[in-house]
Amino acid sequence: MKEQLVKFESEFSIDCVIFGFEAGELKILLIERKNEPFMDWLALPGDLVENDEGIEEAAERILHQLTGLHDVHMEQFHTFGAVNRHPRGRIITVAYYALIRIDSQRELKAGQFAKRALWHSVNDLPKLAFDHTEIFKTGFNKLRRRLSYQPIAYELLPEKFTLTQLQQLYEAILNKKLDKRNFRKKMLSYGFLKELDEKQKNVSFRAAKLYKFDRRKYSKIFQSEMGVDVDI
Amino acid sequence: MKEQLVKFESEFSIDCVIFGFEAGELKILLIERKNEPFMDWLALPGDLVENDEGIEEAAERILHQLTGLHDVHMEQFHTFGAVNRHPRGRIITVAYYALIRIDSQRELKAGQFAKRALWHSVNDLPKLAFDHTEIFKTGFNKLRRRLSYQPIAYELLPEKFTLTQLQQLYEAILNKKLDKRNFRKKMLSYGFLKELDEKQKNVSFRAAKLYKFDRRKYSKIFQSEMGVDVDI
DNA sequence: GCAAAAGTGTTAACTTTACACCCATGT
DNA sequence: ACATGGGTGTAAAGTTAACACTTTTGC
Repeated sequence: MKEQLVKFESEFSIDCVIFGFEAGELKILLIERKNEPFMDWLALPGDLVENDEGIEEAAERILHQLTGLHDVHMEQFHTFGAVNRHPRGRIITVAYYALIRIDSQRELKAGQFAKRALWHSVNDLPKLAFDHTEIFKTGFNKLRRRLSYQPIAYELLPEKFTLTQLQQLYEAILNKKLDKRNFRKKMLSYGFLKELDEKQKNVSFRAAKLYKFDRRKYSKIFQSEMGVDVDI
Repeated sequence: MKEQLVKFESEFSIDCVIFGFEAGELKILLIERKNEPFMDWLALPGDLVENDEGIEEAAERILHQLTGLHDVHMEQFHTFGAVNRHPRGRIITVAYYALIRIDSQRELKAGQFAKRALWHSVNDLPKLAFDHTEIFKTGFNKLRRRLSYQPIAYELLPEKFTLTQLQQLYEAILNKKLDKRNFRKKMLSYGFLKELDEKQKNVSFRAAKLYKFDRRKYSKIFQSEMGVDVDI
């Protein structure tokens, strides 16, 4: 390694695939760029990493700037470093995904690079700026894989939810229909869903029971269970 | 994003966890550093990424410099970007792992940063330079996870191998004993092991049948099967 | 009363686990 | 002949998959 490193220009960035679930649809948070290159295109939210900033920290900052949210679980999934991925120079980008509850009350802030921020369904995305379409696809695939061995979906739902909502979310992510009875049996068998003494309101049909996640039980189950990890 | 990017100094690097299997033990390829910082420490092989070089390309270059090998399957697994991970400045590093067949004929080249390169068992690693111990652990865990849903282990074995060797390799990676009959049944059921008309030689006990991987069948099975991927 | 979604069990198929002995070879 | 690892099958347990009707509620 070069042993004389002076001051560096920042040349890496973070891009975020921020998933949300609304109206039965899986969505991601996009910005509409206000500058060249790719002016007016839709893009993933992202920014350069500051010199005194860790990369997780940078990812959290970007998410916070857009949504006002803190302490959201983010997961790094891939780093993209093709030589010409960015027209303005050599920038490699570390991509993260996050799962958040969409709160229609909360206003989205566009941030410095954007005209506006918006939730967009994952199903009819236009071509995105830079290599962001590829980044999105990679992130979506990681999310799918992860969901099939770890039931992380609850991070996308409101605090109280019905089993049907949970199932619709799984179906939206995995892109296939699931059997209602088998799905419920399995989810309940994990033991981290807590049935509430409360039902859906304002529906024009039989109201469903509401559930919430018991995070304590959840982490107990899914830390020991997945615990194949080395620690030497 | 900063819209005026001039010429950049390189500030990202690649580090590689290169796995091999020899004498019933899982090993990784390490270098002994010849310069400060961490002179004489063991470290993962790595280098800065050149300005006109993609990151996969850089990873392949590093592996090639050490082993003389080309066209080895490498997999990016995580990017490490803590502010102070490198004493000489802000360097983020993209980590890859590779699985290779150890060939005791082939000489290892140390490369420019190293006194020498060596294979070291994963079981009694000393503390490594920089954050390389953490990088190694992360990579080893990814390998384990991956192996439990995709039988990638054959990349570590010689072309012809016995089922016992394959099992020992699984046991070394997963760090647990497996049942011989169940293991064989399962591996053979995949259908990508081809039995050869040949046996082990020079052993002082009953010689075992040799097998080889049928890569065609392997990729057919494990590309359609895992094929939950989106392509929009 | 009807439209819409909630809620509920059983069976068959398949997968995983547990388990022990004889066989072939070299010395 | 003995030591070493090679090679083999079956039964029980657990998991997943397929499948259809009754209940509740609002309109």
